Amino acid sequence: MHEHHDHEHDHTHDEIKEAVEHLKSSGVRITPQRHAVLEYLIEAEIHPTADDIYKALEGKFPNMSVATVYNNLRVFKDIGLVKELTYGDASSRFDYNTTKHYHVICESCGKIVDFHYPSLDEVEALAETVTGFEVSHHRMEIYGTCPDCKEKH
Amino acid sequence: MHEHHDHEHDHTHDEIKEAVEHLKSSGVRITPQRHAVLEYLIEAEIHPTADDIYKALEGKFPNMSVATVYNNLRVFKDIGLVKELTYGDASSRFDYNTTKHYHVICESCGKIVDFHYPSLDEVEALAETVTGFEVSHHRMEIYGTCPDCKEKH
DNA sequence: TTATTACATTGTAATCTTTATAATTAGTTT
DNA sequence: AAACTAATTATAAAGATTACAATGTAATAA
Ligand SMILES: [Mn+2]
Ligand SMILES: [Mn+2]
Ligand SMILES: [Zn+2]
Ligand SMILES: [Zn+2]
Repeated sequence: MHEHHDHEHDHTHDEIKEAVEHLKSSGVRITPQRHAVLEYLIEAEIHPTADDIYKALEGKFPNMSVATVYNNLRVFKDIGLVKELTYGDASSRFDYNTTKHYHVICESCGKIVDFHYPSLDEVEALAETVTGFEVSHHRMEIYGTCPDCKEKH
Repeated sequence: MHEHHDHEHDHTHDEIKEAVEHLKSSGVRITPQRHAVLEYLIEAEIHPTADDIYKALEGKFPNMSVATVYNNLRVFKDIGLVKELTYGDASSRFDYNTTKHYHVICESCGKIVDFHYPSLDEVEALAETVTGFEVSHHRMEIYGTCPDCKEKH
């Protein structure tokens, strides 16, 4: 487990550098708060909410405003660094944008797991011909019960 | 256009009766407000928000509370009469539950159009084997620009 | 029919997430 | 270092939904 984490940390190090370059080349300033939000997003495996991020960083930045988190998430979204995942009642979740993938969501504990599957191009194509829309993208999620929650009945 | 509407009204008449039976057999009382919300949902073609319904009925029920609309929508949802469609920032939309179908959404004007396509069972099956989840259902929507909005550039 | 009971509606307050605003702070460029 | 501009902060405001308590009404029993 430790090894796993260390290995991941090495990996994210590159991703952070890459993301910072992306920000710089988009004319976005690198501030300590912004860097921390970005870093947390890249290292997090939980598809965090804005409040998750806010709480995770309040130790390091006791004066940081929740508006800063939202502002930065919007900036990251605008330049394509992160994707916003919106669900029913609860708050949005944010996903650092690596490769395209879908999500499987546990209805019992709320866990969100990545799920790789070829893009549903046929569905998009048919929708175009049937509805006359010019299709730009689609969204799909799968809901169910995760292994942990199945065990606990 | 008139003929079209009259024809549809005949059709919805049966659906309303059917839905009322469903409510009765579920032990849910039929009140005038509840009936009006149900009727509006069945006749509406726009996947209305709670506020759409509230506004549409305020002529007939000047004293109706917005809480009543929400309460009834919850009741309808609980017994499976309607489905709640949740999108990002905006408010939920409600769909009278006829047959299973997907939706195509215009990113320009917000229009939501029904789209019939065979259920993505293969995707669900693969998700089960890959993630170990017990899958219950999925959701999919397609986004793009509707014909009307394409015309207006 | 009347009384009882449980459910539904109403009006309003509260909650929760997200955005707007204005003042202050801090990167960046010259 | 000075000037310029963007980012942060604190707080207020907005918008959607839910909670709550009082009142009203449909269903059922007496
Ligand atoms: Mn993901
Ligand atoms: Mn529909
Ligand atoms: Zn779970
Ligand atoms: Zn449109």
